[in-house]
Amino acid sequence: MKIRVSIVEDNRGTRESLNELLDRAPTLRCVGAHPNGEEALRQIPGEAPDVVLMDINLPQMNGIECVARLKQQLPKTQVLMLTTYEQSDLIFDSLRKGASGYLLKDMPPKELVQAIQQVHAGGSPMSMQIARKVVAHFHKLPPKLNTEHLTKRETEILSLLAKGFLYKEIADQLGIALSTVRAHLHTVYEKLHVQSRTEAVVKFLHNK
Amino acid sequence: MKIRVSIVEDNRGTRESLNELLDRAPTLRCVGAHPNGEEALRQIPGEAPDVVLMDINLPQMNGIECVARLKQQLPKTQVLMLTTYEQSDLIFDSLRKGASGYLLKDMPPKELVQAIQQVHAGGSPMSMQIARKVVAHFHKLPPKLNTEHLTKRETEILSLLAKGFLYKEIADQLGIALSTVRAHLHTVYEKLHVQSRTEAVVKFLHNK
DNA sequence: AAGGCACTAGAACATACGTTCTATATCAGG
DNA sequence: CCTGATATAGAACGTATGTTCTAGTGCCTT
Repeated sequence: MKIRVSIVEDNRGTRESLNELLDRAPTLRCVGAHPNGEEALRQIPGEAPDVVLMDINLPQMNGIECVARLKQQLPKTQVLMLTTYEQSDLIFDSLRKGASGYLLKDMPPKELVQAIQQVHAGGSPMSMQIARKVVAHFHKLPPKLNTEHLTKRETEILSLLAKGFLYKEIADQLGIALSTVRAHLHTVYEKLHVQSRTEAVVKFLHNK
Repeated sequence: MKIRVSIVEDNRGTRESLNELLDRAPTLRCVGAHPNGEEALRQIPGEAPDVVLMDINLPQMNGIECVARLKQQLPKTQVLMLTTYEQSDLIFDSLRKGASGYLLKDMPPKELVQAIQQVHAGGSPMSMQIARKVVAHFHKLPPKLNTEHLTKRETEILSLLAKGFLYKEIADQLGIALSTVRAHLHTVYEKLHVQSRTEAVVKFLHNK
């Protein structure tokens, strides 16, 4: 059984050369090629592809929006995003909307075919530069979280606060007085250099 | 110039076979091998490795903690985590602490050597199963964000709210009355099914 | 023309939040 | 044993937040 692949790419030259490339691969079969997101959304459900190659840069509806809608209709279809390096900041949006892999357009044909097979097998092929960005995204998170100076109890109360509980509810859950909750949070606010519940929660959620 | 590699791995057999494997590769040189995190932290700074292979499962101090400390001392050193599939949930913690790649232990020797070269070149090698987990992590995020029903103005006000501004400050910034801000937020709270500023902010930050 | 919706606004009221004080109990460490 | 840090708590006070009303303005659609 060949893997059924559909293409969404606005540039005609690129689209046709992708088409040829796919059909030359013995394990693949190109079942469709679309110049924009609107047509893709109409046609692709009928093509029943296993994998969709999606250009991130489309004329009207962009590739990310297109992925989102496509995955709603066909959750099992795997989507591979194609992009240039300059646009690679859109990785995270695409992944959130349901893309399974992310490749640079200048990828060698052989590797592209491999990547399609990989994604069909449940993997998540990523170009080296893309993987680096993803990893960097995780590195960013800890700009030395200030929460280190917080005591156990303070952290506990702060985390309840961040779940939206009222002071009173926190007091009840922990079996302490309302005034105690106020006292703890007062010191928490001092330590975090904030002066309201919301600011504290924002900091807490950002650095968790 | 050979790439200098150091190993942290508690199992003696694994450690020694890794050591041999690395030294057989013409482009690599193994400059150290450590059975636990404590010794690794003492010795590695003197070895000046380019890349550290770190077992995630160490006797006392675990591999993640070890990465965190190591990266504090040697931010330029790249760390590759080694793990079994069962432990792969620890990916995110490791990446957050500064690991640059994440490999399964059953990886073929040749690919391991390639991965070391890749990470030294600034890439982020990940085993296919690991990459899948990372992508799945992003897929999780959008449990249908309710913010779709919010109008432009409501979204605008909500985002200011999430930055910690007071109602009054929001009103001033937008040049509208305090009561108008209250009115908008009242409908926002209804639409998001929350009844307080904090809950709204939490939802907003989570679904952004 | 009429109705719906987004945006605006004011008033009155209740409750949640945050500050400032003071005060006690416990515990680890010098 | 004294000290500092932590956890606890009460009182009093002012401000922020949220609810419930009512109501005018534009804009879009039917």
